[in-house]
Amino acid sequence: MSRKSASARREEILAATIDEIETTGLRALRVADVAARLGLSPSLVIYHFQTKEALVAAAFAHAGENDLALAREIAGADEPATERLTRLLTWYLPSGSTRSWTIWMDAWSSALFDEQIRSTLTVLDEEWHAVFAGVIRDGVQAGEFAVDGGPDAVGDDSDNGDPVDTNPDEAIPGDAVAVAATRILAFLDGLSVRLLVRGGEVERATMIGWVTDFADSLLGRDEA
Amino acid sequence: MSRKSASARREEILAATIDEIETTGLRALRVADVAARLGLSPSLVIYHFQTKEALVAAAFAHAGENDLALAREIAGADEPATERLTRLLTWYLPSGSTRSWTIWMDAWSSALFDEQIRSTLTVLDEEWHAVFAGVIRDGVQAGEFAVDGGPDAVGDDSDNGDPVDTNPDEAIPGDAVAVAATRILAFLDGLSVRLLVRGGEVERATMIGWVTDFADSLLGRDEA
DNA sequence: AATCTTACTGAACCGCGGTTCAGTAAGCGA
DNA sequence: TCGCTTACTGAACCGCGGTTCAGTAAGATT
Repeated sequence: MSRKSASARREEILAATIDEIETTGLRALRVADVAARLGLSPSLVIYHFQTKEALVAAAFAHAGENDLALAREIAGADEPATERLTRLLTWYLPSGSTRSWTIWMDAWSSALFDEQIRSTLTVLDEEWHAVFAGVIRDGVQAGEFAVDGGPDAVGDDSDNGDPVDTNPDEAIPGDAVAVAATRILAFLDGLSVRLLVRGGEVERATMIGWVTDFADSLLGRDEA
Repeated sequence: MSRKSASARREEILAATIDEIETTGLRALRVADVAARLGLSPSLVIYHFQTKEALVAAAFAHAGENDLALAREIAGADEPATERLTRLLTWYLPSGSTRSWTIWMDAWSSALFDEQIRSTLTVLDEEWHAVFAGVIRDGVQAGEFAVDGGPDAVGDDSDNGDPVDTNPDEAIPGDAVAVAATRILAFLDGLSVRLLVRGGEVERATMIGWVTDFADSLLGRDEA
């Protein structure tokens, strides 16, 4: 019966929702279960979020910000960029521990038919991109990485309306750092899906090696 | 009122189900809609497949086999391996045309909590892997590619129980060809997700360039 | 033509679960 | 102490949609 402030309760409910999606999947998500997890009535959940749909959308955003906060912590550490990058790569891939991952499979499929969620994911992705790009840029300035515009665009040198972009934080091809970050993130996502869907077919440790190689080749560090 | 053989009707229904999932998403899939799409009664759908769940599982398998059939066609063409590989890469990435893609977002998220679907996806993935590995192996034998065991595993040279595997069709690290195929597939999946979820943030053509570069570096072809 | 199999329908069933709403009480300010 | 705001509940509502089932007729088989 303990009354809490609206914001505190909302946060509780969001956390419970994320846990629920994480363990049973979005498909099986019921507001009643979320409420039961906190010993509350289903009506309260609807009271704070007006609809289940809104609850889910908020939960995705909340989960995303949680992960980002940890990522920024790693990215902002007082260490050489090489090490920070490695730690980011390692932490990004799904493991038993920290980062919730299965929720993003649901988020992706939801985003395809829900404009709200799509834009949420877009924002989150841009922030992720900024985190990676920041570390890479640090490494370039420290002389750890050598990023050349190299073999970026292969076949589409024709119709790029704005060849140069002034803002280095956005995922615009043309900025070599940004491109490297995007490619690394894509590879990470692809590997993560495999890890989740195909179980232990390929060892997580092996995958970490693969991304590291990939990053090395993109960032001009000699492999092997 | 036209009666059809059970197998023909089943196939029709599966195709309709795939279309429906593709356009409205698994979340919103209703058996009534599938039936309506063919001008049939919902009961008939349940008559052929006993449950909606089974229908969806069958639809995933069917969609997967469709895509694979086309992939095998490309892979088996009478062309140099380099060209076949490029065409595979290009065709794999989601585009307006052929290959259905959004359905796989739903398939992935479903697989996380459905053993049946998970094993279906596992089988499909193994077949995809075999297709890519086959083309790569052709290229190696023809001298187009130079695959060395190179920088495969970076940090886990310690605990590989079975260092050598005899079957070259499986995704076992240790076989350099198989490893290359797995890495390429992972990158393709990651790029595809971005293309679908983030819309036209990065051009499809640009991504094709990225995968090509990646494949080139894995297959020992000099870039740029 | 008679019969048997089987694809197919219509209508009803029914449980599930999100949402509503009238009412309760906990905290807080005066 | 009174009263006002507001977090919170319980029960009922209700529409949606998967599934059931008894019945129909199309096509094959003889």
